[in-house]
Amino acid sequence: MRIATWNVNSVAARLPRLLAWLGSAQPDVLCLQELKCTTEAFPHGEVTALGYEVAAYGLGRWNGVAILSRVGLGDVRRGLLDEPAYDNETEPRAIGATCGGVRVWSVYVPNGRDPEHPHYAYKLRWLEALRATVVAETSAERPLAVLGDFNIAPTDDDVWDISLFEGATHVTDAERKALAVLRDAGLTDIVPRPLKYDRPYTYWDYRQLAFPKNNGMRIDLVYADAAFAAAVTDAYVDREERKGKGASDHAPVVVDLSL
DNA sequence: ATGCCCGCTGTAAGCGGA
Repeated sequence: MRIATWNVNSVAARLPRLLAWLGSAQPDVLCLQELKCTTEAFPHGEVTALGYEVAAYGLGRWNGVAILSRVGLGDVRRGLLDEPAYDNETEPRAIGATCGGVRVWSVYVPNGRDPEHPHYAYKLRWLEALRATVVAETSAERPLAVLGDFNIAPTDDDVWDISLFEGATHVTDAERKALAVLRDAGLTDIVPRPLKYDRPYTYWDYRQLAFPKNNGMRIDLVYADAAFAAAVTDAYVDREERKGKGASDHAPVVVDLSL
C-alpha cells in the first residue's frame, strides 16, 4: 500500500497537477491539506473519476483537509476530540478515516505566526488535542498514522539555516516538546529519503529562489504507530512535484507499506 | 535548468502563509 501526504495550497489552483500526480504516483491513500475551499466545492467528480473515494472537510478561504482513498474509506471523523477554537471558530484542520484497514489522519497544524501571537498558544493547545485524539484512537486492531503539515521542524537539521530562525515559530522548544509528547503516545517520525541533496525538506518558500537554492524545511511529517512503522518499506519526498509552473510550495511525502 | 511569491478576496497601499 502507498500512502502519501501533500499540502496543495488550494486544491482548485492545484487541480491539474493533483490529477496528474494521482495518475503518475498512484497513491492508494492521499492526505491533503490547505484545500482553501468548502467541503461542497471540493472537486469530487474529477477525483472520483480516477477511482478514489473522497472525505473532505473545508469551510472556505483558509485551511481545509481531505483524505482520498482507492482502498476503501470508512469511519470518517471530522475534527479532533475537544478541538480548540480560534476566534470562536473551530477550523477544518483534521480529518480521520479508515482506509484498507489503516487508520489515517490528515492534519494541518496551526502556523503559530509568532511566539507572542495568540495563534502560537492556539497551536500548542491544538497539538495537545491531537495527542488526546491519537491516544483515544490507538488500537491493536489496525495500524494508525497521522500525516500532514505539522508546521514544526523537528530538529535543527530540518531547516536550511537554523541561525535564521531565532525567535521564530516552527523551531521553538515548546513546539518540539509537543511533538515529543506526541511520540510518547506511541508514534514514530517516519523520516523520508530526499531524492536530491542530503536533507528531506518538504517545503520551500515561493520567494527568493528558495527551491533552486534548496532553502527548505521539513515540516510535513508522518507520525506512525508501531504497527504502521513496522510495515514501512520506503518513504521519500517527491521534490519533482515542487518544480515548474503551478507548483505548491510543499512537495508530497510518499510512504510505501507492506500491507 | 529547479529560476527571483502565490492564492484568495471585502479586488486592497488587503490578508495569511512559514
